[in-house]
Amino acid sequence: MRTDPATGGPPPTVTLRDVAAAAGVSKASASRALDPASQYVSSGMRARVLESARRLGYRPNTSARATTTGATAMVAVLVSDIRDPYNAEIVHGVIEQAGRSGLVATFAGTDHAIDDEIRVVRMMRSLRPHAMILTGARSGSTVSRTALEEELARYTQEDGRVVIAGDDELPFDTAILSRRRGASDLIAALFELGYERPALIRPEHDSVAAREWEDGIVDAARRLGMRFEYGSAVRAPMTRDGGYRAAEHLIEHRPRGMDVVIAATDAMAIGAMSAMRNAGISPGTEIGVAGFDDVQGTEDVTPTLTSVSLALARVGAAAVELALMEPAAVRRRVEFESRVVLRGTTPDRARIIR
Amino acid sequence: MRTDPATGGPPPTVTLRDVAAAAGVSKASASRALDPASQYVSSGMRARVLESARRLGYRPNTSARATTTGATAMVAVLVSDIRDPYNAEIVHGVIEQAGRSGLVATFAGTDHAIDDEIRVVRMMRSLRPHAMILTGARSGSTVSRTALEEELARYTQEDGRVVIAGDDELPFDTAILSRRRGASDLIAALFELGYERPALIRPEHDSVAAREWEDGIVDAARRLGMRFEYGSAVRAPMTRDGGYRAAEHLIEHRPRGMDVVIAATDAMAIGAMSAMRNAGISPGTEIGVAGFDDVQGTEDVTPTLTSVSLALARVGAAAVELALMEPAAVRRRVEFESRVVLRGTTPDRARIIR
DNA sequence: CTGAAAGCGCTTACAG
DNA sequence: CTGAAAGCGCTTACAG
Repeated sequence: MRTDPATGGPPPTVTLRDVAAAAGVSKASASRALDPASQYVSSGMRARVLESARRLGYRPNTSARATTTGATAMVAVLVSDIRDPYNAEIVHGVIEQAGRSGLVATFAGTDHAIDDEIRVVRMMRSLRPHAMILTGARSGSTVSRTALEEELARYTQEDGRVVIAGDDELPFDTAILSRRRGASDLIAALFELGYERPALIRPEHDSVAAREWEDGIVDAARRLGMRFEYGSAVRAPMTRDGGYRAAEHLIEHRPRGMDVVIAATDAMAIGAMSAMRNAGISPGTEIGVAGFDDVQGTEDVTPTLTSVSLALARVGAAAVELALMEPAAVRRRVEFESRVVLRGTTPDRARIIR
Repeated sequence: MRTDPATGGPPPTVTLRDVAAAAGVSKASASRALDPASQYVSSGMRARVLESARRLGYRPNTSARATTTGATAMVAVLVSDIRDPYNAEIVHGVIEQAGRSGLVATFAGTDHAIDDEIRVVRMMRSLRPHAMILTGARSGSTVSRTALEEELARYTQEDGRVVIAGDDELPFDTAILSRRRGASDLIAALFELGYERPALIRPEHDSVAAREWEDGIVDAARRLGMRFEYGSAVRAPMTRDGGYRAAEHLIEHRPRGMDVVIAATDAMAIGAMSAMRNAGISPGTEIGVAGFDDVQGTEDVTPTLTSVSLALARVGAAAVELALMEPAAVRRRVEFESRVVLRGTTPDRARIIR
């Protein structure tokens, strides 16, 4: 421990012992008085202890409390990239709900890689948090995936709770979005507007989220009799630039009759719009565009971008709530609705043609 | 402590004692063997201990370690709103640098309000982190501001380190951006392109960051002989919608000769562009637009938005580095350069006029 | 180089 | 209702 440069003594951290002494009671009583849940405390003593604590600026030492009780009132969030607005929105929901539940939230970046995630889980275990929440897509080998599951299982054996937020790839309690339903609703809405020949910009890497989106799109399209022409589905990285390049490809190879480009994320859709414009094609007027997620930015591109709005913050909050529930024998799954938001990039076809 | 439902015994958390027993050494020796910095350990024993730890899946209990050593290898970040890309970028820099330095990063939201921030500082003190990093603008009364400074001072007296990232409002070590210089450079670049009558969209609330930006703009403009017409400066909330409404106002009252609108943030500038478009004015071609910060989105609006790029992630990283330095008698200040990025919203005036 | 012992700040049966 | 004591898992002088 460092010493106080001023006095040469120890730094003036106020401990429970100080509060107890100031209030003229034992440490045990002070501890109980400070615990709102504790029953057997005379109200007079509680008042005196609380007053002493306030006056001295006492803050309980969470670490000491945790070494006594075995766990920290903390939820650890593993997030692939905080700069992604999709993740930021979920994380925001986590922070809010954690605050309401008296937990602090800790974060670590995992950079989308499972191997990184394993490393982070291991590190986080040291903090003995009540729960770990995993969010953001991950990629890695099957071996890595198994190792991650093992590492998480180990943590649950230590009484830790694991919750997955936003996707559905791991066998733990999950708060998730109905992407499939949202994607189907999007297709139905586009069909209603007169679109008939969609092209798809799909995520390069396979994931449950990507599959849900695609299944929703394809099922609804089939049901409604829409056709996918040859070459109308392109794979690309899930970024703005990925969408840009995919759209370039679509423009060059123009699948027959293509009247709308549907991307798996807004970022990809926004990139696709830029690519169209640079190729002299006016997004919306000539070819429709739709994204997914409805994160910030959809309202600021020109024309505004049609998308599917997800209750991302609510997913984050629900993840915390799941983490606070007693572990159950069966896996829990909470699913949130999505909502199609039609904007400028998908005008009514009928009005454009005549 | 809960019990293991399977065995009825305690949950199988592996402790140092288990590792020591497995390796056939004392807890003290095991502890030293596990500490890479510890010198006096025979390499044979170290190897055996490390092997036992690995085999048992041992994770040191950070809380226990912290109650012994007095602090947690953790840096607490107080961020106003994680969904703001500006903050997200700084936070990303913090996470990365913290990881490199063997610290974990903890976050709490403060919702822009000083009173909230005080509450959060108090809560965070419980965790005994090595440092607290404050980022994001804050608003509140002078009384609140003083209370916040007191709360932070209390924390530094407990050997905590306080660092401010991205602004310069509080008397602690600071990692900051040269907004003033960036704003001046922007004006110089616009002058070079032939712009002469700027209008300003300024933040509604006063802050050092806002002042720096404004000083940089006004000083350079004056030096270069540019004029500010009556009514050419409008105050607005620092959001997309704030920029939208400010631009509406400017369009309605059109200050004489206005040829470029300069907003204090990209979000405001992007809102202003939408307002222009909705008023039938083509941003860039008719009236130039420039933002500040160069966060994601500047490349995706039409035309692309001229802005000033800030080394936000580096500011976050620098904040962690400052936090790791020994406290000094004088306040430290690290300042990062900014860079003007000219894009589609500020074409060469000369080419447009003829 | 190694181990026994004390101590970090807290909580919680246990006994009044 | 209250207090003395044990104990959480770790680290670190101290003494070999």
